[in-house]
Amino acid sequence: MQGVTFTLSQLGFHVATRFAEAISPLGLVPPHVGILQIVGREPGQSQQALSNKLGIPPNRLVALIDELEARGLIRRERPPTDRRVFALHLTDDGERMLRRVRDLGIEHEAAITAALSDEERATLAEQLRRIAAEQGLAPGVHPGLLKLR
Amino acid sequence: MQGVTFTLSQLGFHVATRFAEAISPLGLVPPHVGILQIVGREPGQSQQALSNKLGIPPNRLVALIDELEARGLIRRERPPTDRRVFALHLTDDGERMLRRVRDLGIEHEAAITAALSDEERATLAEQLRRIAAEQGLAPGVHPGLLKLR
DNA sequence: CGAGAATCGTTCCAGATCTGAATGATTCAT
DNA sequence: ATGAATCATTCAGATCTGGAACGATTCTCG
Repeated sequence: MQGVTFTLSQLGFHVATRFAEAISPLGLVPPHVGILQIVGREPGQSQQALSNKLGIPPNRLVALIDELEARGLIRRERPPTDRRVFALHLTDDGERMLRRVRDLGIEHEAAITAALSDEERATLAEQLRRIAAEQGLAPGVHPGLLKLR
Repeated sequence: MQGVTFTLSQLGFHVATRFAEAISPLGLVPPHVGILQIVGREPGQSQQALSNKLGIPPNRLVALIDELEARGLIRRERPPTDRRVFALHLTDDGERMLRRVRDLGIEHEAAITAALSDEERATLAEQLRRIAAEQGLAPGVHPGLLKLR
């Protein structure tokens, strides 16, 4: 009756919603996680750089980073070389939080794909990645991050 | 690097966005399409029934149906048996519009799954449907319909 | 038959959210 | 050295959202 696309979009939303629920007890929303991930992978970035990579407008990043900073998960640092920007770093608490989030992600992954065998899971992952690549989606960038809460 | 879930959510959003773009020249947004589909499949439904099936709150349906009615695609009819409700029907223009939307959907489907062979497409569809069923998602109901514009 | 509860579509309003332009501090170009 | 550009931030207008409330109608059940 209906093809791949509808189910894809339906499942995508479901998955994102469930993940948002999973991290909610940590007091985080999906954009927070995106920030933690990217800063964790590549510390010292400016908010501008984050804005590009996450597709979140700079003025919204301000509030999100304010929150993470207030909770002691992230640190703003003025580099002496360019005092306009903030270099962002994870605090030790931030690193710990990122690990917890990743663990949740692994559980989440298992819960979502519970209906599949290991083999199926692998081919599914491969096919989805192939589609994503062909559609010009960069890995790690989630354009819809903002719409989820 | 990252598993199924992230790509799933990323692709789901992408697919939904592209579809929204595809129907935009028709002057429709995704919730409009949901309404046309359901009324087309089962005419005479009340707005309340639609609300349940689409997960759109009744007060928002009002505006959406107003728009479709103003464009002559849908018709509100007071059944003599219960004059509280509106029975919804597609007009002839509405039927035509629904056909156009379905054609667009087929094109869209092909564009999204261009990276896959016919076989792959079939197994992908089957696996996604299996996951959706296991996750308790009803076919044809898109809970995130509202977040897209 | 009749009074109160329930249903349906609709309106209204307060709060959240988004967008785009503007600001102040700093750095770059030339 | 002056004007343009960059970065983080703020601000204000517009939009969106969700919940409560409303009027009309129908149902329940004594």
